[in-house]
Amino acid sequence: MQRRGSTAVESNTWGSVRERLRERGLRWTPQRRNLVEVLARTDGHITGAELVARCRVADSATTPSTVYRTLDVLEELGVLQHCHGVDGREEFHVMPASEHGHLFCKACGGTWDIDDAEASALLGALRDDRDFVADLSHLTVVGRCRQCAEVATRG
Amino acid sequence: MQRRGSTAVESNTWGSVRERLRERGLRWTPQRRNLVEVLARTDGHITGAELVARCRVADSATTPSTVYRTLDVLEELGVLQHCHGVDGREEFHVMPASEHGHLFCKACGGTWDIDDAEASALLGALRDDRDFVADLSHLTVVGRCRQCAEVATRG
DNA sequence: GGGGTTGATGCAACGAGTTGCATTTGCCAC
DNA sequence: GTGGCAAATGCAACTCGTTGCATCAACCCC
Repeated sequence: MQRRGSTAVESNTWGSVRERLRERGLRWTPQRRNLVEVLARTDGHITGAELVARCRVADSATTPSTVYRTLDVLEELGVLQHCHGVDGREEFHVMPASEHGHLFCKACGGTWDIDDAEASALLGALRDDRDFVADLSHLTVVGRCRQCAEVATRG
Repeated sequence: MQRRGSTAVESNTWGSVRERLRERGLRWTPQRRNLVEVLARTDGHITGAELVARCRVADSATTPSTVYRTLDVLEELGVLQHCHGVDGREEFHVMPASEHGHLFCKACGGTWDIDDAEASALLGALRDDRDFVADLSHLTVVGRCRQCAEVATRG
């Protein structure tokens, strides 16, 4: 994993969510506030179900549909991004410092970030050869990390 | 999309499924036979739900749990591979001629295959720099294809 | 501060996929 | 052909996430 979480920047961004919603004619509700507070305390990756659970701690009446709909809105605002983990479950990246993809080890379950520089080899090739503009934030590369590759001869 | 479906090879492979199950002490049941027949008629990618639906055509008593469990077994046998599409839904690749990844255009929904040669830039870099052995069959690159990139200035 | 517009909520039902468990049945040995 | 063991099935219940719709309430205007 790489470094994450510059609290000063994050608190500014979360504080501005309300205004950014209003600019678009959207509303600031207790439920949204609750979710944003949970997100502000969250570092890195988290699943939708886990977010629902954490919202319920502060407000036991939290319903999944509201949380997921709000997450959609927040993604449009750019304060988070979703992708699908290896098991197909939704995963949210809170306030990505920069666009990045992921490495997932199917043996140990570990994850690592891939940044633009590392991915540029593939992404550049696709752009040049295919005119395909890839979205790094949706990229998850599944495989085996060094340690797990050493342990297992195969399978 | 690239060329697919060499019927001679496929019929041999499907024909051998029964024996390959028996070799492992697994059983050949009417339900499995039904699923294998559906798969033998299937070209390329298909979702789990669609497979359940097609199995029900021949056998209306088909239950999802049996289909999904059999798909797991067939994946272990190597006659198919699953991955997760952009929406997180399961997708199965029937009898991949070779290991390949995918390109998905989030604008038009089109998909294209990426073969080993194309992916080698990224996969090779990950192997060299990180000792991470990537699994091409699980690689889906999301982005925008040439036509959709041209149409949209942004967003 | 009060009213109206319309965006947001909560509910209920749904779809995809998974899992535990009792029952069935394929397959091997005799 | 028969019996027994273990694999496979089907059911029911569950999780995660989505959607349609009636109701509620944030926000803007006066």
